Amino acid sequence: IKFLVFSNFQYLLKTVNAEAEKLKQARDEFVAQWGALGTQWGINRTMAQIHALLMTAPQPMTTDDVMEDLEISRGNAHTNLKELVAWGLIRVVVKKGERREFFEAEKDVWQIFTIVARERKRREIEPALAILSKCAEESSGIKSPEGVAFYEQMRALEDFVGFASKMSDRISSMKHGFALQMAAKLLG
Amino acid sequence: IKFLVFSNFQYLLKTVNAEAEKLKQARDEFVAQWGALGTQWGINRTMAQIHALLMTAPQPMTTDDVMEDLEISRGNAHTNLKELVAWGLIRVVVKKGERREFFEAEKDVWQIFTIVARERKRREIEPALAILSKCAEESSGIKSPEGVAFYEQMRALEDFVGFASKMSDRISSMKHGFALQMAAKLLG
DNA sequence: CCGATCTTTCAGAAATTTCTGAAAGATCGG
DNA sequence: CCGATCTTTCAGAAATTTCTGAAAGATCGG
Repeated sequence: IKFLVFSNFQYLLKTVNAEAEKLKQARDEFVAQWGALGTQWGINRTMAQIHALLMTAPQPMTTDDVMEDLEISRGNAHTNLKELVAWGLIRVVVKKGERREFFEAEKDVWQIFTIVARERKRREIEPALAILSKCAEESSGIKSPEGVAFYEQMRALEDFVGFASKMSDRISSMKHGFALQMAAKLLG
Repeated sequence: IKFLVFSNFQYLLKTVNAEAEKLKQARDEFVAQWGALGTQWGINRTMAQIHALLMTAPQPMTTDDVMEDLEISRGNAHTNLKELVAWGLIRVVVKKGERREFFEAEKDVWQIFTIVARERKRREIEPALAILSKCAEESSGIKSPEGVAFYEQMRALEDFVGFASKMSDRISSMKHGFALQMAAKLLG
């Protein structure tokens, strides 16, 4: 009986280790791939990787943890952590009895979505609107057919982008549940 | 009387020239700024500039026209024109009696939007979904609390991204008018 | 105030992306 | 088939972005 218990215990240990290994692999893959994807999104690779790492971290992590895990320099880790904090995708956590800062990711998908939507709007929609309305204004008095066509093209773009901007605000300000309901209607 | 007519004619010429000048300036600004914006969108500057140029061109343009206007090399112009054609944002136009290819932009804002949405989905949403479902699957059997948390996080992200993907399809496949109607409801 | 520990900054290096210009390839009329 | 004209490709250059590692700065307990 002693032997059996021992053997079972060993088996359990093995299983646990194998599972831990599998999890580590899956997580590493997620971090690496998410980082690669970041470049497509116009976000830098490291920033996306850190975000992925923290989103799947069971505990808040320090700058050194991140450095070690992703094998990146302190400067790089620091800059991107702060950038993520600025976006609002991660938070600084202070632990009592600890001098170091810990970082923790926002894990709620709806929150993540609204943050990314807000940031994209700021970087992509708003500057576009500014350009369009300026160009529309500058060309508004021109009488030649080309001038009128240009003015109208600017206006059409401006209207559309402005409209997209409003939509984005509306959707972002919804509660998760409501957005889903809305969508169900739209998809149903 | 002769003098007056002549004088009026001169005045008219001046006005027309001044207007043409103003239009040229507005258009140049649009092209330059739109290009700068392109980088934010993860599209290269030249591609965005060419698109802006063609969107505001009264006539289809040749590769040489584009080269001259934007002061870029033939290779650069060619590559980006073809890329825009691949996206579907511009079309090749053949003129009878002309060997050269002319390019013409899609000017309908709703069309532009659906094309960009489709491309973004392909580059941003679909790879994300692939990663998420792979990682979810790989971690589905793991029993440890960390494993379960990881699996659930992957699933939550997968569901959300999948949902966004479906929404994007739905909206893109709407007719312009219907989308507007829909939006009016949402915004009203 | 001092040393220890942690955070921040930034000049130059490395990596990545984009562009040039020339050469090769395609297609046309004659 | 030939020369003229236009398109395509691509190696290396240039521009841009990202990263490193070290130095400077901040904050704490004692």
